Amino acid sequence: MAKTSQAAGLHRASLAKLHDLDAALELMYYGWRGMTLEADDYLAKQGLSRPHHRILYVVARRPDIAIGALIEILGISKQALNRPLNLLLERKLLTSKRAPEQHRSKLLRLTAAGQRIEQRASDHERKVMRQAFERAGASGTAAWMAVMEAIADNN
Amino acid sequence: MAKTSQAAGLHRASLAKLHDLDAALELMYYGWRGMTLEADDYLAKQGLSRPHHRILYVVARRPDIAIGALIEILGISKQALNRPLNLLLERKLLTSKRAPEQHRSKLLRLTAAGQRIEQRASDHERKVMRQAFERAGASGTAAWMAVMEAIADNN
DNA sequence: GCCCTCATGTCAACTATGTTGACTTGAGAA
DNA sequence: TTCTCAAGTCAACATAGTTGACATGAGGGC
Repeated sequence: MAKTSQAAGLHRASLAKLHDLDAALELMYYGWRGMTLEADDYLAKQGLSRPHHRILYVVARRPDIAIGALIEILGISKQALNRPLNLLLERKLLTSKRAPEQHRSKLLRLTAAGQRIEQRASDHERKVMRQAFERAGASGTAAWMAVMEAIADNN
Repeated sequence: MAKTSQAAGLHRASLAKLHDLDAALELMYYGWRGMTLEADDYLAKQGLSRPHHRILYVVARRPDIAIGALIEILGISKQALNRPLNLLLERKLLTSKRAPEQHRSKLLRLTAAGQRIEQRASDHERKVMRQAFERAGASGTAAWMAVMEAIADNN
């Protein structure tokens, strides 16, 4: 969990471009870095990290989600989910309860504390995006979204 | 190393949007995924992965780079660099030789085989970007770049 | 020649995030 | 009662990173 925000590799390296699209590859890399850097710092201060945030993010947007559905969305195994999920339950950032009729599955929900942390972490990321979109204007933002959708839906 | 390209979590999850910028956060996540998916599959078939590709990518663009400079650019410790770098040397995808006058540092260079693998892996990524840019046109591409630069340079 | 610095290399111990496989538990349904 | 299914748990492993400590080998200063 990066303490060393000033450490090497955090400035964008200036590499010769072998292909005209190399700049785009590097922008994807450094863009992800730029968006997540402050959020990860905040999470580290809470003793949490990106996998915890991903869980909180999804549960915030799918209250009463079952564990199996969460595994599906996150794309990890239940064993990999186990540790971070239990930590969030122990910390009382999440609650789990049996469904009223469907007792086979457990339903997850954020507590007030969990909502606060999820919101603050995501706010760091949204702040970065908001500033970039403000500079780009509405049409630039729409263009960015269109390009990103094409990239995301490639597979 | 993801074999299961059809596995869970690889389709974009449809989550309720709590904030208007949530779509942007998810596009960054799935965008990175979409760009790297095929390249990572290709690399896995070669017995390599993302860190190896990052080394090959940088050395391709900075022939005769010293180890210390590589560490700087990658932003990892020399101990972390050690394993993937030695694998690439053993596989003869990289060569290292002493500098003619500055014997203290070793200079890294890609072999022909290393160049081929670097190029093919990066080609998978560039292909995704090219297709997205073709749909967006020149002005959409420029707008995307401007937004990504603002995000990347946030820190 | 002797020592200091500096780049590199290596060993150990640790953390975090993921994997597969095997097994248990507990609730509902046939 | 038995079968199924969601969830939980344990072990072993792989990968990618961290710090700390120490070794090696080349140049430079004196």
